[in-house]
Amino acid sequence: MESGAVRVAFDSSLEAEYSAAGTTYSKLPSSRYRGVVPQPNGRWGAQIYKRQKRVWLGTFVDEAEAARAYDVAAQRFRGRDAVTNFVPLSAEDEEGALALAFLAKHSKAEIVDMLRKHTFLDELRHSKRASAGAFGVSRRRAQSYHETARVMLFEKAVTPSDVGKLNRLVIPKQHAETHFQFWSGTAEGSKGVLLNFEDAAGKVWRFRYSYWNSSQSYVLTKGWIRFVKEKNLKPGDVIRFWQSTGPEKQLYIERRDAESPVRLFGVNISEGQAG
DNA sequence: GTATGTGTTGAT
DNA sequence: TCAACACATACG
Repeated sequence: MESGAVRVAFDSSLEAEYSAAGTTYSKLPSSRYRGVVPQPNGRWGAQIYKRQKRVWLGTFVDEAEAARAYDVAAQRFRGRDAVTNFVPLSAEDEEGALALAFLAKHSKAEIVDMLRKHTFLDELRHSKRASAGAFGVSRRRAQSYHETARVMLFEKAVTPSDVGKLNRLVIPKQHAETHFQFWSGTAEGSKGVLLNFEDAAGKVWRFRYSYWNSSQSYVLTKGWIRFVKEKNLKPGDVIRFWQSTGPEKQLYIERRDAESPVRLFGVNISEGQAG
């Protein structure tokens, strides 16, 4: 897709065109997202209609961020049958249930206000901390996954030996040295390092990441077989590795399903918006 | 001055 | 209900 650099250049050319003549307008790029409209300065507005009236949800630098704002409003305004840009919240999972509860206990006006001020995620986080305490849920768990911005690092179709009895997954060298570089130093020449990976359900898996001199390979060992069994991984299945974009650098692992969903409160992922 | 958000209209 | 377009006005 487009790189950030390309997008910025594109936007600034538009901006120049707009500001130069003051009243000379040119065609603005449409958004591929519902509820998102372009702004003359290259940013994106979000809006939703209710009772023949437009409700303005604010302006955003990121097109996808505007789309997520729309999704939040849509789900608050229209409930279960809201049409959304990304995967809608579900009461089936804990994260979704908490978010839905959060939506329900605030008025439409309050939600809109949060969106316009860009404080929605923060407020949701605070609310989650509170309910995590009340329900005895671990805070670590409550804050992970859904509202965390992530980028995909790489994926691999597992081989028969990856899912056999060897209790190891080979990380293609190129990917290991590109994405696990930070830990490679530790992995190489020593006993490796224990890394935590979180799966889509929020469960944390701990694997040893190390370098095998004998085969010149980077591998995940210790603990890997449990993941294979629980996920019922078969040869050819594709697993994906992700990492949060924040300072924590949390790692994620998940099997690629039929359609890997884009998370509502995560940054867009499957459409290549990384960095 | 620029950024934001409204007035308005035609399409779906 | 929706987005495109033009533009008024809020804002720093």
